[in-house]
Amino acid sequence: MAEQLEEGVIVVILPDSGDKYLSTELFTSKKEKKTKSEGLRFFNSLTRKKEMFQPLSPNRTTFYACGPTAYEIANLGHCRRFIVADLIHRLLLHNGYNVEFYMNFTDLDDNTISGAAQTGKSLQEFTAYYIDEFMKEIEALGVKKATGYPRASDHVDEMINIAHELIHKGSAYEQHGSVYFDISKFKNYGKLSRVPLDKIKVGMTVDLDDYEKNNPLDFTLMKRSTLAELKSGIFFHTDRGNMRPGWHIECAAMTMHYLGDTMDIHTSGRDLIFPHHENENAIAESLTGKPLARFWIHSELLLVDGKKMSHDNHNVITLRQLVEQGYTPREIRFFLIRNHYRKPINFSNKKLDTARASLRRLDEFTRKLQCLPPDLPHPKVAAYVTEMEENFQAAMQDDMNVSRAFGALFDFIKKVNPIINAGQLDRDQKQYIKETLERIDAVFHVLKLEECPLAPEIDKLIQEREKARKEKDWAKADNVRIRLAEQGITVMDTAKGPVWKENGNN
RNA sequence: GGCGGCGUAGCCAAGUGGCUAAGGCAGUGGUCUGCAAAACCAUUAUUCAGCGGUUCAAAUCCGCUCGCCGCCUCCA
Repeated sequence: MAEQLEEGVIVVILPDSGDKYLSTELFTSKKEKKTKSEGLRFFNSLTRKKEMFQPLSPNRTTFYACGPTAYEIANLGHCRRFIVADLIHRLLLHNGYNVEFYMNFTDLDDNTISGAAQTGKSLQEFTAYYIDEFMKEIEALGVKKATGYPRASDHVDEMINIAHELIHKGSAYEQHGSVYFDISKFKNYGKLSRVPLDKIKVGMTVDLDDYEKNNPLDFTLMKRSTLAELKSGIFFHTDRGNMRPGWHIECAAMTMHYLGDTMDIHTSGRDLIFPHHENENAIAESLTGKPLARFWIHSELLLVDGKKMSHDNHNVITLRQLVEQGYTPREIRFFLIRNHYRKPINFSNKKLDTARASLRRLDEFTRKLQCLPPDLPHPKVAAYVTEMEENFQAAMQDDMNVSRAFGALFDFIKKVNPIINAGQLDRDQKQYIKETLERIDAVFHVLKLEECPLAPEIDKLIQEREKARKEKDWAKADNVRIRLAEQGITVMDTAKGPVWKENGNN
């Protein structure tokens, strides 16, 4: 009630001295809602807190994403990781950072070697196919190109050097032709994953028969080449025999090669925190004395019926399968991007259909914005646009709160739809809205913002139908509509004239 | 067993101490329309897994219980 008063005095009688109320909102003027833009904040897995993001170097932001192993076709789990990495990449660019972004391909490991052996192809030939396919899938999903896509097999010399240097530093040891990392020599071991090493189920975790480690938790840096590997030429000479690198050292070597000792952001799936990222960091930090990354950003998993999508669970769905079912990559991107990256997504076709319907609402809006003729100006539109962009920016800067950001977009559409329907947008306002949506879509990359398609022969048919409709020649009008439908065109009559769309062009 | 995460409407989901608990999908009602399709508008949670506690005030903080998921192995 006090809020409603313009002026006057309110006397409040409290049973006690009332001190404890003084700091409450009852006695303070209403604070402004937190819309102020505070800069980018990310949840850092290392500290388990949201932190302000500032790159180490003011004119260079270094960013790395663990890429796929080149022995299978991309599944939706991969796609989610790529898209989260893409969202971070685009958000950094949108906020004015000069980003150097690398994503690797693991083309030299147990899976690729055995895959090549099974198909009778050379390792190079085998992995090249999958790398090529991955690149096509990424492009279809609208993932912005990285600065580079290094392959593990191109950096083996550096891995050998790292292993040797770690032996010299006493952080690693050689045993029966393999090199292992000695975790007892690295006091920060466990800082990222916070796995309590003394309580780990050691007996269950490592196949001790395959290794000759001093401590079961030590991990392999370089693996002694097997007879089969020697026969197929997959081995590398070192002064301690023929070996090949293990997975953890590959990522460490590549990130340091391209991005230096400490990068700004390292991202991947959260299931890789232990042991992969822990080990990657242990290698790098033992070598340089500096942490491998300042920010670790981990995306949550993609589930199917509540279980992680993986080969073990026999529930893998590939991007390709969904495209064959008629979903467009853009719809799949929208489905994967609209959930917060730190929440699991439980996949189902029904949820994909829901995403498709939701995307349709965005598409209807942009289509009408582009294709209906300009009209009179509306006084409040500029304010709505500003409000939307501010809300979008604040939401995305807050650890990529995509739900809130899309909420801002839908709120805006709800306000502007009636304005469009009433024909109250002039040319400049349309242009202003379009430019704002383009800035937002530089981050999401899901909207359809291309110019209203010019198709004279279709427009001609539509004119013909309009003429028939004016003359109330319904048979002729319907006939034209059927002819358009045969060309895959659906006509929608609105109060401001007809709008058409190409079927299936989503 | 250890460590970590999650549980908000029919479904998805934001909100993490104090304004009417965002938004989307589905449903329902309506508007527009020659018809059709689409669209547009309105509407849908006295309550946030359950119980107990802290507080003037709890979805939000604390404790316990229940349910689900991940990692600790291959897979990624």
